[in-house]
Amino acid sequence: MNTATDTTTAAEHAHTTAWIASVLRARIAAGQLTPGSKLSEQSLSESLGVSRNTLRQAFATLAGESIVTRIPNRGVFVAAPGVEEVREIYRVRRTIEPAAVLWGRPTPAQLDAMDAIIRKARAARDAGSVPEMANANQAFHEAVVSLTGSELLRELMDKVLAEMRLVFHAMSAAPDFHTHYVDRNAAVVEQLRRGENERAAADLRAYLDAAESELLGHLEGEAPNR
Amino acid sequence: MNTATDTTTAAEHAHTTAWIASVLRARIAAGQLTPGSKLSEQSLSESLGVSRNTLRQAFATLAGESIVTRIPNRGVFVAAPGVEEVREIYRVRRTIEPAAVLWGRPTPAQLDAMDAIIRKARAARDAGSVPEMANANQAFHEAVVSLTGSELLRELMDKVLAEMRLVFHAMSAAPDFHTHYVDRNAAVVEQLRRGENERAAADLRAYLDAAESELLGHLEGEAPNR
DNA sequence: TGAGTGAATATTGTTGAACAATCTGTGAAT
DNA sequence: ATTCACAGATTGTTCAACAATATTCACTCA
Repeated sequence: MNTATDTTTAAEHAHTTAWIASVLRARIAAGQLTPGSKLSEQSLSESLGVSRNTLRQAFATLAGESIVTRIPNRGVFVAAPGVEEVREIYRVRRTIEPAAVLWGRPTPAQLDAMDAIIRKARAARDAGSVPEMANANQAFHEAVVSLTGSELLRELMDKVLAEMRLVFHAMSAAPDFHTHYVDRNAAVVEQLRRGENERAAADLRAYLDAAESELLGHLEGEAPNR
Repeated sequence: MNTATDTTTAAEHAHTTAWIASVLRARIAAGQLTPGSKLSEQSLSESLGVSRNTLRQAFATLAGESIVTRIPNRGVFVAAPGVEEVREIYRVRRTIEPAAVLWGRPTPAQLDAMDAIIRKARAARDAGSVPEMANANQAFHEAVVSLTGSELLRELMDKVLAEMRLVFHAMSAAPDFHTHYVDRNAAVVEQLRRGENERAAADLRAYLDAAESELLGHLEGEAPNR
């Protein structure tokens, strides 16, 4: 049950290039390819059994998703988000997410889905499973953005959340970052159910501010440079 | 700038693929390549003087920007936004733009820049220059999104505005769509200057609703199918 | 010893040709 | 007229090569 970004999925050898792109995406998301590491065209094309040309095309796709950075004549590297990138991530989230809860009109089905996500998050917290909690948290924020009904905004949120995962992978020891926020997520849903959209938006903004500060604190302490 | 079709022996080694991508982008934006038209790999690679392989890579980039759609084994076509795409465009704008004015803290410089844009729009309207008005309108909404300080959101807005231009190109006779909205833009800036952010956000949302309705009306009347 | 220099090497960027897979359109047979 | 098959055209992918740029490393000279 991966919630990785799915584009044109399934269909095995439909397009080799899309297949390769998804393989690389999965490996990066799984932390198998650590941020900053170089992706050599020759070795990768050999190990994946594809031409250097199609691999290159897959690189173009991944670069468009900004989970890989391309330096001319130097090669492509797994994106290594730093302090500035984290700030940018939260600039986006602080704009989109509160707007979604402020002006969104949640259907009962959407509210129930969010409640289900909250339950899963609580179960993961009680079980002490950090990856499960990370997944649930990501699902929650995707559900929030889905309130806008916009596919483009959902894609942007996907991109941003993928970058978030890279940030966590870049930190040597990932703390239980999400523990504090499970209940705040639940509070937002409760306010939405009561129709207190303005309150929910304000709380969500404060919540995001706190999360950014905490994350930046960890990041500064762990890896000041690079 | 140059619209020369021949790249005989000039302009090499400046990242051919990016160059080709920008050339195609410019031609599409200029309406030289109309929405729905097919981009043949063979003829384009010949006329542009590049390999079919690098052209293909440029296609991957443009597809990532969704100004071109790729149909497997059929080819790539200039995106032809329809009714559903217009609705999606306004879902995005109705989320991002009001959020930017509601939670943004405009600097005096930003306000002055917006005033300058308004002046340009008024001059264009008085001169009856539709393209100038379109440019000014686009600049205004980019300035609005810039209030968030986010580069990613600005890029998304760019993408959306590029799609808007395709919509206009798809309409046989583009009416003076922007005429009505120059003063409403000015009103938003005025409210921002007075610190009435909530009012500005509400007005902007109503404004976007009206624009969407008008555009959809034109679109239904002009080209009902594909 | 250490810093600067320059050739040797490796990697990326681009090309052209080739072949497989798929789609399109035409014509023949029923 | 409908269906089927076959040839033609276009896209998807691979391979081998070369040009351009980066990196490495040995070497000279203070």
